Parts: sequence; C-alpha cells; structure tokens
Amino acid sequence: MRVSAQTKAATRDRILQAARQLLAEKGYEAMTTRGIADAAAIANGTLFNYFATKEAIIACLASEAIAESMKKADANDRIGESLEEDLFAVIALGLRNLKPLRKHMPVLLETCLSPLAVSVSDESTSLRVNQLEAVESLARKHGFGPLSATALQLYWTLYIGLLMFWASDKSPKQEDTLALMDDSLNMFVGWLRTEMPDDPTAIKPKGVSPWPPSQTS
Amino acid sequence: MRVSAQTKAATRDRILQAARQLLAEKGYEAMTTRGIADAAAIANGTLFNYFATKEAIIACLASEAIAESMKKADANDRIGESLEEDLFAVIALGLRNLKPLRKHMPVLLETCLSPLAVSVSDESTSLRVNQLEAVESLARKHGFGPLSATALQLYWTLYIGLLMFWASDKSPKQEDTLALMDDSLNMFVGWLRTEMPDDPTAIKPKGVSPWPPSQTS
DNA sequence: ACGATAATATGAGCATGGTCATATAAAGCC
DNA sequence: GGCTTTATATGACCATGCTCATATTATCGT
Repeated sequence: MRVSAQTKAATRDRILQAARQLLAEKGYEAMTTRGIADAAAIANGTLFNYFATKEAIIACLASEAIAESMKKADANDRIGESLEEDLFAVIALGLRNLKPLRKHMPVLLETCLSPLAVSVSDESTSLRVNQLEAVESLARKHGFGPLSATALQLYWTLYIGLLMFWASDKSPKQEDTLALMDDSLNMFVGWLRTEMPDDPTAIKPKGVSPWPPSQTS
Repeated sequence: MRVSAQTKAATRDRILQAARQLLAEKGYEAMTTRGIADAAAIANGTLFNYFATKEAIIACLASEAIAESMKKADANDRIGESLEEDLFAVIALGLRNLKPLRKHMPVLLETCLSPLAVSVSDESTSLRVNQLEAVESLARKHGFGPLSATALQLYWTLYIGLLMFWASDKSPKQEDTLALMDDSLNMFVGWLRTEMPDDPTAIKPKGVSPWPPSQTS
C-alpha cells in the first residue's frame, strides 16, 4: 500500500488538526490517541506511524507555533536600543503565537520543552537550538561577545520559567508575565554586562560603547 | 479491618523502601505500581490507599530528601560573608541529600517540582514554600528587605534549572553544576542588589553597609 | 493488463496506572 | 466469647498509550 507523499502530508495535517481541536476542547489527558485517530479518520495504530508518541504530537504543535514566531522575528531584523528590548520583542512575539496553547503549557513544558531535556523529540531540541541561536545573534548585534554555554543555559532556564509563569498567570491581560519578563531580562542582560568580554568584531550600535555596566534598564 | 497507626506507618515505610529500591534498580518507568505493591507485600489496590498516584510516591521520596537537608541547614545558622555564599551552601547541601535520586531528577522535576506547578501534591508545594522561606530569611540576615514575589519566582526558576542541569551533568564530580550554581547565584544576588530597597530592620553583618551595588562577586 | 513487491494501514492485544464494589478482620460492646 | 461496626485490604476491572503480526493496496516491471 504505497501512498503518495501528498496523501501522507495530508494525513499528517489531519492528525495535527484533530489534535489541536481535541486539545482545545478537552485538554491533554482527555485527548486520547484513539480520539485523535478517529477524528483524523485513521486507525489507532496508524497514528503511531506518523508520531512516535502522544507527546510528540503536542511537541509538534508547540514547535510549529514557536518556529512561526521565530520566522517572523527573523524577518524583522530591526535592532532596538538595548538587548533587553530586542529579547523582549522576540519573546513577546513567541507568546503571541503560543496563545492558543497557553492553557496547556504545563504539559508542553513537562513533555517537550524541559531544559537540557532528555531530548524526547528532534522537534524540541531543534526548537531550543534555534531559539538560542537567535539570542546569540541578537546579543552579538548589541556588542556582546559569543555567549558562554552557561549564559545560554541560564537564558533557557529563565525562558522556561517565564513560560511556566505565563501558563498560570491569572492577571487580566497576563501583564504580570510581561513584568516578570522585564525583570528576567534585566537580570540576565545585567549579568551578561558584568560577565561577557566585549566583542570587537560585533556591530556596535550608533558608535556608543555598548558595554558600560552602569545603567539598570 | 481496623489497623493500628503503627501498622499503617510500617506499611507506608515498606512502600517507600520498595519504591526507593525499585527506582534505583530499574528507573521510574520500569518501576510499576504492581512491582512496588508486591515488594511491599500488599495488593495493588492497597498501594493507592497510601499514595494517590505513582508520582506521589516519588514526590514523597524527593520531599523527604530535601526536607532532610533543610533541617540540617536550619541547625547550622552560621552567617557567611555574602548571601551568595550562604545560598550556595544551602543548595549544595540539598544536592548532597538528593544524590541517590540524581539520575531520576528529570522525572521528579516534571512530576512534582515544576515551578508554579499545578500543585500535584501537598508535599511538593510545602517543599517549595519551605525552601523559599529559607531563602527569604537568609536574604534578610544579609540586609535585604523582604523579597518580592518576582524575586522568589526568579529564584525558584533558577533553582529548578540548576537541578535540571545537575541531573544530566556529565562532568566527573558534577563540578559543572557548581560552576552554574555560582553564576546563577551571582546573577540573582547581583540583580537583587540593584532592585531591592535596603531593609533597616535587618541584621546587618559587621556594620558594613550591605547594599552598595558595586562589586561583582 | 497483470502479477510481484513492498510501503503503509489496521486493530487485536499488551502492560500500565488507577478505581471500586466487595471481602476481611480488628476494635468495641454486651 | 459472640456480635456489630467500620476502617482497611483486595483484586477484578477499566481506559489508555503503544506494539506488532497481518492485511491491504499503490506502484512498478513486464
């Protein structure tokens, strides 16, 4: 039973669509693989030809959402006044794209985004790598040298913590999350300024020395 | 079938012991509730009279380990030169007590320690609360005002990130974890110094003004 | 057109975590 | 000691995630 690549892609899409809907309707646990298979009009076993595990399915949903936002962020390569500002913009964009999945972030984080994770799926690792590359590139543009592994580790930890907070943020427009984001980034970039050596090859914005570790914001 | 409190406690202990052993032997997934029940010489259903879920069992193991270290930390109320130093000591002690569970930290973190979590069990929330109280108390002793909710949030995020890293730290004596811990704490306390107002009611060590936001370490 | 081939679909089946009606026996009362 | 009460133990049972031997059918060589 050979099936054209087109058909396969279509089936994959049906699965993802079904999963998206069921996740929204009933939540992660009540969304069963049998339910997804039924909604996608395939047998239960077939589902696992497309995705190795139930987790892989939602990992894919999350991955798509974040990848989407990274693409948009890449397109807009305007450089802001500070690294904080630019990171803020990128992350905020990511949150906007993840909005439909917000209520299910705990599961997503536990299953596929956990920092330095067991690397469940390729999706999730590439997701992390991409994001960190974007951060590094932004940092470079703001006159920082290459970020140490530790710096990236800390960034990712703070990012995950932020997503966690966002997931259960009860404030009306989730403005508490924005506040936490502000603090996280201030803390992170402030620390970077004290730790990272200046990178002479970097593009320094406006001729202003990018590394006097003085001001807070 | 009434059973004395003694017997119940003994059964509970047998369960925990069995779980500890099976976890060490076979890992979390291969440790089945039936296996635990058998090893504890009770029926499968009985297990769930003592622990609501499989997760609750390991949450209990982790909780005990950390609580143990908190007790030791409380006993030793010597104040060091800096807040970083004291936090370092507390966390290092915690890691020592968690050592037997190190290889299973990912599961533990996912299931019962996740930040701002769904609050699976009382064990885990009280665990977080206790730890944060200890941090706050230490901060006070070093001349910081009461920590904001954000500060505690950031601390917990960094702590979880550290445990994550530790879990998969491949360096011989996990010295990379200590390095990350150092950086995390420097970043955190450095940020605290720029953010927190001085607290005049706090015990200030050695009459030295505890809040000039200048030096790095 | 028509097998032969092999990629894909299928669903019975497995072990698991967890539930619940029922069985069991310890404690209290006479 | 026998009878009642009731907290606890029990294991058959359920739905679930996932596997795998088998069935199915699109494609290709002729």
